[in-house]
Amino acid sequence: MSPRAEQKQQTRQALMDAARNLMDSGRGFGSLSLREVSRTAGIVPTGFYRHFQDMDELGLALVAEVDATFRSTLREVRRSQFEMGSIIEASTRIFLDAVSDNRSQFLFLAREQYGGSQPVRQAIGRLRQQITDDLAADLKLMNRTPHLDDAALDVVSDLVVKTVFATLPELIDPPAEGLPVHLTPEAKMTQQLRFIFIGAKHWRGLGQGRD
Amino acid sequence: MSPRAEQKQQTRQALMDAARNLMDSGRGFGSLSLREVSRTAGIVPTGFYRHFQDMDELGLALVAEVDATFRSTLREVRRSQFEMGSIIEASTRIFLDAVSDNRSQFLFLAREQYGGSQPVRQAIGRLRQQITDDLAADLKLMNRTPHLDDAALDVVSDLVVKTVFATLPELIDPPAEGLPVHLTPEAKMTQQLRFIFIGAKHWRGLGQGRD
DNA sequence: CATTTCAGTCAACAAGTGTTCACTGATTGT
DNA sequence: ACAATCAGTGAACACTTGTTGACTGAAATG
Repeated sequence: MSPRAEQKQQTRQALMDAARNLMDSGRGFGSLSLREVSRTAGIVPTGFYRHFQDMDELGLALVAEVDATFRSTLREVRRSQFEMGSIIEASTRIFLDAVSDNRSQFLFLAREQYGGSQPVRQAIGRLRQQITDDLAADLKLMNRTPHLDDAALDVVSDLVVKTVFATLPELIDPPAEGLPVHLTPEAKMTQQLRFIFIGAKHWRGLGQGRD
Repeated sequence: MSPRAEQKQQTRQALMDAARNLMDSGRGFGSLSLREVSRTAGIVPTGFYRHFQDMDELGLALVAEVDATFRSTLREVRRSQFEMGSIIEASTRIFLDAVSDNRSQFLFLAREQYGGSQPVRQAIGRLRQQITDDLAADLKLMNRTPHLDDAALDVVSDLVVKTVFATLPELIDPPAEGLPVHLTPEAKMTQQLRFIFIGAKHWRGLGQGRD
């Protein structure tokens, strides 16, 4: 790539980093100002327009960014399934490592999944739906719960993805060291996913008894 | 109550309504301005200070408000458990009705649970923790899963509350009528909670087989 | 080498922001 | 009846905001 274009992408990345970092202190993306982000990135406000038309477009770029790292992580998770041991435990550890390694990206995802502007929220919604569909396809292929029809597997996948997304904030905020081992984020998330999959395995259709 | 104090509370309520209504178009609470909220409530900016010291204090009042309606709903849910039929299904219907009847309150809760300012987020965190603890206490009393120790029940409760909170956005956004019955928010949420409780019922401790 | 391209700068604007202070006037308690 | 309280007003402040247009100067192109 030409030195010019390289420098430009570097500044673009600085803008994205600036926005994510400004959210570290609890602010929502929607409350960041264009000038503030530009200032933090080290350029003048007008320079912002060389990269994004407005803040919404920056937001969409941030969604695309976390989308890429998320999918890359899921590929790694899928690769690990051919090895031995507990699939859930291994998947959880890989995922948690990815969250630690890209903290601010997942912080943006967690914060804006229901709080962001309409375009951002819709983009995150699509990202989440694709992940859900992928998981459902995987579950159908694995065929470990043959008594569940496709519709039921869709609902299970939705629940799993919902759980993972809703757990993100706990994984990102200061881990609060020194609490009982059985409440480590990793252990808790693993056990919760187990509850779901055990429930799927033992599901026998409606009317299998009282709740 | 004296007519004066009554009028004051009416204005205070107008401010809270204004803030919630302004969030209807997708905005986060943190992006609302004091002047904007006052204008929508029909008073002059300086009048705001007669009710709240700043926007954060308004946010905390909104948390307290939704806290009250949430708890009132849970009392109704708990009352319904002594009747016949599926507990989960009945509870879900009561909860969904409460969400419809107080749409903007739960919209605030859903949006700000991870997006709000630090004081607001912490207040919502406490609200959620209390609900989780109450549920755990109920589960221990019911004693329907005697093979689960207290710690495990805490984890189940956390998962249930996490699922309910994470489902809120789907319940609030336009229900998108005319989609297959098995994907109605009520049916989906009911089935997902069932998966969790079936998982809890069949949990036999670690090492009960592959995931 | 001459010319074009374009990432980033600088100055200026109209508009909106939070907060201050002194005020008004109906509702209060005496 | 009188004085005090206090919810809401109005003007003014210093400041930040998004967006404009004309600019500079190094890199890219020919």
